[in-house]
Amino acid sequence: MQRVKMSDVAAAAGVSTMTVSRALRQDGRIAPETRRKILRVVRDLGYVPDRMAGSFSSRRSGFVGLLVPSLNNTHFAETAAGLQNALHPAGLQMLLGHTNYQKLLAEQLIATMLERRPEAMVVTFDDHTPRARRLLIESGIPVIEIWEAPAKPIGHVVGFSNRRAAAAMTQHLIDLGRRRLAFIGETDDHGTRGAERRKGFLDAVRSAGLETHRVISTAPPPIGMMQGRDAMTALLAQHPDTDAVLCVSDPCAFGAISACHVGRIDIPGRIAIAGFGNFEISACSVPAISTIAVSGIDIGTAAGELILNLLRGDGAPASAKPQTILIDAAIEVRDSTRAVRRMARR
Amino acid sequence: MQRVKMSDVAAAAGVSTMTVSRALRQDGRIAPETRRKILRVVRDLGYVPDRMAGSFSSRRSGFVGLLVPSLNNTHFAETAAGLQNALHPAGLQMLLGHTNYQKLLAEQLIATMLERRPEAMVVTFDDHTPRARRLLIESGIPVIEIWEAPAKPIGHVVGFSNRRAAAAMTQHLIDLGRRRLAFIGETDDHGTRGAERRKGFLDAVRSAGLETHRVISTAPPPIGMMQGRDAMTALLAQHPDTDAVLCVSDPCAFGAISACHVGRIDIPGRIAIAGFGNFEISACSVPAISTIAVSGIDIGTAAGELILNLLRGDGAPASAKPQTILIDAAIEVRDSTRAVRRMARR
DNA sequence: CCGTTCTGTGTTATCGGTAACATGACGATA
DNA sequence: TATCGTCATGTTACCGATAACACAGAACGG
Repeated sequence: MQRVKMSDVAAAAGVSTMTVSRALRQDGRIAPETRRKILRVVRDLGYVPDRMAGSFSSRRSGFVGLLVPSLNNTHFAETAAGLQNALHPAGLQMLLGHTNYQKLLAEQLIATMLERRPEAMVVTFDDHTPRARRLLIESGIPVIEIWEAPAKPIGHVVGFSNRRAAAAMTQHLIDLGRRRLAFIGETDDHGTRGAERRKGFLDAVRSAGLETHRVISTAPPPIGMMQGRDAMTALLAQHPDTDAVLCVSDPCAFGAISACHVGRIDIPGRIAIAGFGNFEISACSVPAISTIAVSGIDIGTAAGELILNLLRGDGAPASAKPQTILIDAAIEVRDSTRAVRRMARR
Repeated sequence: MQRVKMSDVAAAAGVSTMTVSRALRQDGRIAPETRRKILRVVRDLGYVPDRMAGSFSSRRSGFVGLLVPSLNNTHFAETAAGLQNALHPAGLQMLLGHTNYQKLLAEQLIATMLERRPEAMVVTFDDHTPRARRLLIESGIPVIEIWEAPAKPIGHVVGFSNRRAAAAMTQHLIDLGRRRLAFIGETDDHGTRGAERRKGFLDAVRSAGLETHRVISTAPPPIGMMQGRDAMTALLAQHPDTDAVLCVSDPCAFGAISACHVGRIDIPGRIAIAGFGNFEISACSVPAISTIAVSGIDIGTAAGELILNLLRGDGAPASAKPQTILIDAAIEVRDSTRAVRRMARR
């Protein structure tokens, strides 16, 4: 099956390939009638342009790389969706990679993506390997870190301070009158968002002069509902007097709540539980889970729009001074941390 | 910033570009010493091959396209993960697109992807537009439909019968002694997996001679927990005597359960509830939700391996006769549909 | 010892578009 | 009418790699 190529279209339409090329890219400067004729031939022949060749020739790949730890996480799925939504109308395509939270795989994926000469790279904040960082910097394209506003960013940033957000939520628990606070998070999370959240928890607990030893690290990321449930069970065994828990994510918090259901522990009566991320489950759980609302869509969209701006202002986009776009991360108080009205047992 | 190209490496190593090309692709036939020297130069110069040019020249893009309705759905996220895991070691990259359940966007994305000359396309079963189908067929590359085994497949298939699976689960509810069965699903779902599941429900209900009017169609896909909750509330109002509900997905079933929690309705005592898909929530919910277990990872992996086989046996892969790989979809019985032991109220 | 095969490497010709410049026809202007 | 600018289109020269073939020297067999 021999593919139709542009020169076939040109021949059939009785014009040069250049005219076809221009007609297909609404490059102005084409007689309307010529364009119509060409488009008709394109349709009749079923011509599908070879973007590979086009990108090669124009030295514009039309790709943007996106690297996330996992797709099976609403946050990153939404980010990818938001990014695609922003890029697609501009004719840019997304190259997606997921690292499974493995730094070496991340490095490989970055290298592989760069071989496609993307016009920008979007990477989730993480403790990247030195080579990964070097590859990104030396690529000469805009690099955008997302989901955290790091102290030493590689380039541009679209994110927020996980640490401050977690501290604010912890303060909310303290304001509720709770004094024996716990944190449920991950092991092996150096340089990740989860670690920042734990730091934020400790910040708030320390500055309130409370105990800091109720920190459970349950498993390497990603941790989900089951890990949350197990961690809560462990927490109840080790520190039965705990009266509030901040979980590293909503699914984890939901698991913690379900452990409490099983153990017939009143929430928020005896223990207040908060999550992070405003996942669907947090609104639909009974009780509904207080959380930090961050929109993955917004992050993806903002990253996409930043890229479009950087590429439009074509004066050496890479050298444009790094921008930091802060995304809103607000506390959403729900029943799992409401001041107790009814049923203040024990 | 002038990018290092292969000829720079060749010059620095004192060989021809062809030798560099071969060295980088372990193409055999290179003196070990020459290869070492070249690899050293590559490292020193920070050379990143231009795969765009390479693909162009070799007429092998190294891409596989994947089209899913949504990423924010564990099933498809896992599928993408499984596919990437299978393809990455073989040097293939995934081009991902999500359609937001819009057929026209799907068509556009297919057209856009085909411009990159992917070596295979993986598309989620759906009621694709005629042009989309035509584009896929005329592309001349292997096309794999996933997540359903359709009556008239486009090409290869990696899936299962949603209809039969849903019928089996419905039969399970009937075997439990339930007689007033309801289904909660989507509107506007023509030609989708959700519609197949509803058909399966109706198949089983009809052949048991039971009533078929308790079918709630709540909203266009995707429906989630909130829609499940609302639909259950509506169902309880319209048909308060319902004694079993099959939901189109687990999140939907969880929402239904939470509506019952609020209404203090015993599950499974008064109403048995089943979901579909074995999402994380189904195992962690209280009560745990009976479901159909299908592994998105398996589907993605199987599709990836099928592609690798088709591409390896390079004897005109497209013309190889279409294969259908059936994926396991088994009933997983949990507490939400267990025979009632205690608390048989009313 | 010479023909043959094998190994490692080089040469040449693209792959299918697009950038940059060139060109001819035509209308406006002085 | 001569000059110029504009518009629509054509020509030429690549983009950076690889396929296909060519070729010299070493290894090998009889």
